[in-house]
Amino acid sequence: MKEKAAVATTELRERCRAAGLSFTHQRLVIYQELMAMGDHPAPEDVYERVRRQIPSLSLATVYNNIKIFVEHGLLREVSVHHGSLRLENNLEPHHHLVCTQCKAIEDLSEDDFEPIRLKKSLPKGFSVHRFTVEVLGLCRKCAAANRH
Amino acid sequence: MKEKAAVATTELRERCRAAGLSFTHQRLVIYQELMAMGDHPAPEDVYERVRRQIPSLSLATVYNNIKIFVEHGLLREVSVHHGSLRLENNLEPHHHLVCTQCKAIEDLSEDDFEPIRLKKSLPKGFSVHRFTVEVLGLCRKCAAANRH
DNA sequence: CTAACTGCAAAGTGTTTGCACTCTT
DNA sequence: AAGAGTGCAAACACTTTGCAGTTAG
Repeated sequence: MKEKAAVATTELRERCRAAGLSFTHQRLVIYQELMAMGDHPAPEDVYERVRRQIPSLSLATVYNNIKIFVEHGLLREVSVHHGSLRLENNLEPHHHLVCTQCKAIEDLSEDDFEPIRLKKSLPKGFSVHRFTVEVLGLCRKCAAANRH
Repeated sequence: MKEKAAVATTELRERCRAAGLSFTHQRLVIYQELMAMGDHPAPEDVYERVRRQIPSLSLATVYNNIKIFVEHGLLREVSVHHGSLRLENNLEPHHHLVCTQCKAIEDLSEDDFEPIRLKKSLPKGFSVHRFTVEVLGLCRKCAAANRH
């Protein structure tokens, strides 16, 4: 996998230049590991792997760079609502309209959508409880606020 | 809205009995406020409102009872992944298969599904960035483990 | 050479826990 | 009464921040 590393290097170097970021060794290794991990890692998981290559690396640096990568669109957060528990009193099947800026959540009724249908089968042994659709974007207020 | 409170009281009393939980004043007020808040509140939001009725109430009691309510299915968490940031390196549109027990996330390709289509229009002014479907359930391992 | 980045430790959040006291059953 | 729940403070886990020293451009 020599090539993969070379590709990641070129890729990150380019992306850093475009974003006005310095290209550092730490940043490269964090990026490489992140891109190689397919399982939606938490910062600690990344830290653990990067450490094996740069034992002196600090967890804060991992957090800093993850944040920077997310801000510059090299990476995304799985959930808009990590950080604080949000509660749901509506136990009926339904979906969500989520504002990625103010984090507001609005319910969408199940029959606002055409039925969600799988074309292929899911991995063997997975037992499905429910489906939920998240419609992500900006609510009216935030969209307006962003137009200064 | 006198009736609504009475309904909630009866409802919670019944549910507590069924679950073997004590029925307390604090628990009732927390439950009532939770059920009255349509906007997917965080524990702090609930605390703030319950406090107006029971100034001596502790935030820990709110957390405790929310946890108990979730465990007994009176309430649900919006996201399985609050608590720790989880990262996504796949920026292509795709969906997720999520194990609610071990929190594992697997990607599902966009074309594993029939196209997601809205029947009705969304609230005025909401600007959509993307849709994502979460298929929630138990992965093979967790499903097996649960069968003792 | 300057601005940006790193490492460390300290400070911040959000959440849980241990314990003495009180209330429900 | 006995067990469950409450309030408080301390403990925890996860994340951010301030600062002195280092490195990239």
